[in-house]
Amino acid sequence: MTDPTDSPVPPPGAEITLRDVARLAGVSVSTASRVINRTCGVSPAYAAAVQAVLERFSYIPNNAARALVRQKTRTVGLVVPTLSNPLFAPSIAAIEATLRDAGYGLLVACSQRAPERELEQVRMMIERGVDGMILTGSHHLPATLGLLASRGVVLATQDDPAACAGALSVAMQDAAAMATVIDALVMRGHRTIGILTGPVENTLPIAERLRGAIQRLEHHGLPHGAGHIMETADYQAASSRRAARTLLDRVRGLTAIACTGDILAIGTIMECRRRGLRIPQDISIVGCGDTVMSQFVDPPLATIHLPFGTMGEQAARRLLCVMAGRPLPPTRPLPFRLIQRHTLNRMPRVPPGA
Amino acid sequence: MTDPTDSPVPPPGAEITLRDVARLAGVSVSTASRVINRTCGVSPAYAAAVQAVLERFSYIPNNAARALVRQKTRTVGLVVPTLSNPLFAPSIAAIEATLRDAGYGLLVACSQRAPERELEQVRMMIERGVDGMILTGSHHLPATLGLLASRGVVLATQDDPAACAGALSVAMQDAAAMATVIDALVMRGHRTIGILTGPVENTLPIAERLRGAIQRLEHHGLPHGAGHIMETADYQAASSRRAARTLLDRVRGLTAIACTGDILAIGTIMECRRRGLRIPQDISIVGCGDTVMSQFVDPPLATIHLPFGTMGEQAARRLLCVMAGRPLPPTRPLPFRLIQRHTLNRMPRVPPGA
DNA sequence: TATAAGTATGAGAACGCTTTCAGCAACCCG
DNA sequence: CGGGTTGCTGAAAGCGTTCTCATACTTATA
Repeated sequence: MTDPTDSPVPPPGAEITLRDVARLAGVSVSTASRVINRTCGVSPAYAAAVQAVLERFSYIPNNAARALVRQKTRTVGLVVPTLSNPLFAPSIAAIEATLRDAGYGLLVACSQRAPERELEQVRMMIERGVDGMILTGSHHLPATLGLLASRGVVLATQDDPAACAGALSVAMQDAAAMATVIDALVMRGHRTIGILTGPVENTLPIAERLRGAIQRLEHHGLPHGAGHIMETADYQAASSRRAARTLLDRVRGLTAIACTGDILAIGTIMECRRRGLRIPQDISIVGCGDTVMSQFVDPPLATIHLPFGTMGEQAARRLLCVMAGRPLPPTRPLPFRLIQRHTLNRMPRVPPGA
Repeated sequence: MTDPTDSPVPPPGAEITLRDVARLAGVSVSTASRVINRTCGVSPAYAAAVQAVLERFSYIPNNAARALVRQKTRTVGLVVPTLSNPLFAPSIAAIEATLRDAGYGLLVACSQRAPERELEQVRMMIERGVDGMILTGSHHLPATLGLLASRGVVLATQDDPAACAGALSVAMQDAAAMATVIDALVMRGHRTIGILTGPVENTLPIAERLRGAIQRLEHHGLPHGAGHIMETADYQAASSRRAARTLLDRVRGLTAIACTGDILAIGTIMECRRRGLRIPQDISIVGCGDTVMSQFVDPPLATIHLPFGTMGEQAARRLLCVMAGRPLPPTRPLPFRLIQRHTLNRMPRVPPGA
């Protein structure tokens, strides 16, 4: 009690540790720990004393020490292909919110669509002891998956239509979404429909969207050959404009263009405008994704709303379930719906090309 | 050497620890540690042996244990006001890339513009032992700053024109940017210029932009009273359209509208279109920010490019400097420039309102 | 009143790593 | 050839927690 190191106030620079708390409250470290973790069996008097010290010094537990003994960090890792493109922004936001509500921290990295980089980042995250990981997309190195499995890290994937992780995989109904676009056009009388798609290779969701569109055109007995389909080189506005031009030149009597992405649709709108085609009187244009941009284009773009926020939330929620040992709720397909803005109309009586 | 626990291969479920590595390589834990950390003074033979085991079992160090003794986690925290809005996406991407290159992990959270929430998240990050933090914006609770300071966490702020953290604060030249917009319009002959701004309260950058615009109008001896300025209720497209309508109704002979944000400019374009005003022949519209949207609007929006990516990168870079004890490079103002797209033109001879 | 059962408490080991310190060669110089 | 220097190595002490176990103290039961 007369120990000179036994000062009532901890030195200002150093952080207050559990031992300090215990000493200040006049209990043992074990008891202090029990109060913090709400483990039963602490007398009210001691509990109150510890609680008071906790608040007075705003004690923050050291997660590293905790992690060391518990082998859990209450942190999960997320790797997305890109951060600068706003596509995944709602998904990231939802994941962050869901995890935060559950007391988890979120470590974020960006793979720039390079699986090797993704592996490196997964290593980094395992090093930091993540309890779970969310991977985005469908292109992962076997080594990545193996590493995760060997370290006992729970893995969830999002936006991977191939569903490599089984029950913990949540993806859009990309094919069905584009089938809905085709149906909406056919229902409005369109018979000559062009398809504009982004680069299909290495992006399964886009490939799925294309597949869904083609299949549905076939189902309706409409032309769906290579002549009616145009693939852009990338997602720049200029490329999609160029592709739209080719498509409009190539297919006579085109009254509608279905695009597998909103940016492509925006490029198409621009090109149609340039040609003096009125939208939607002369030609209908439908996108897919409902990204922020689509409501700001002129005219506002009809598109399929894909619930990226819900996707992220579900991925996080299911991950939390598994980490907590709770049973997984049944998988339900992510809903999507057609947003009727101003670029979708009945087929004109006289096709502009005729 | 005949100890039964001394198996050459670690049990499959458990992770391989430094002790395992040492045992497998036939050296002490200290030596193995020295090899991993490239501390000098290990004989080549031993170094090679350890290296081999490291690779063979793909050893990943446990950062929690490391953090415990080093008091450093090589992780930094980032709090942004919003993730779903793509505004900060380039900044986050740049921060992530910069930190990753330096071997740092990034913990992300979103305050939803609520300072109390920000405090809570800073607590969470301190708990996880971040070495540094990047806070966004200018509204922080004193408790937040105090907490960070008392725990010795290095703090950098971004997008805070009030520069509360001194040398570690990197912000845009918002006022100067809008002054440039006014200059560009004046130089093209415009004399009756309207200003459309977002809600000024609680968003210092927007307030700064407005201030810059007003000051510059005054400098040129042009009208800059409340009648020429319109503040929207929020950042929805509909609100900015409504505000643009009021402004156009109120000010006769308006030939240009300067907006403190791109979304506002987009709403203005829509409203002008609806009235049959030709852009840019009848009216010029200039935005600020150069967000992804602005290049996809029709006509493509003239705006000020604000380097959000650079801002994030600089914040991260400066933070790294301080954490590494390196001297800070001199602060240089973030560059900005006018992007001349299609909505900026000379003043029409006959103003459309006349 | 003595014993069993139960409850609150604290001592101390462990978690996986870094780092100080001491030990032990081998070497150089006088 | 001895004492000092140098360079590599391993033992061991923490880092801040959690958690098991043993201990002391209550209370209920015989």
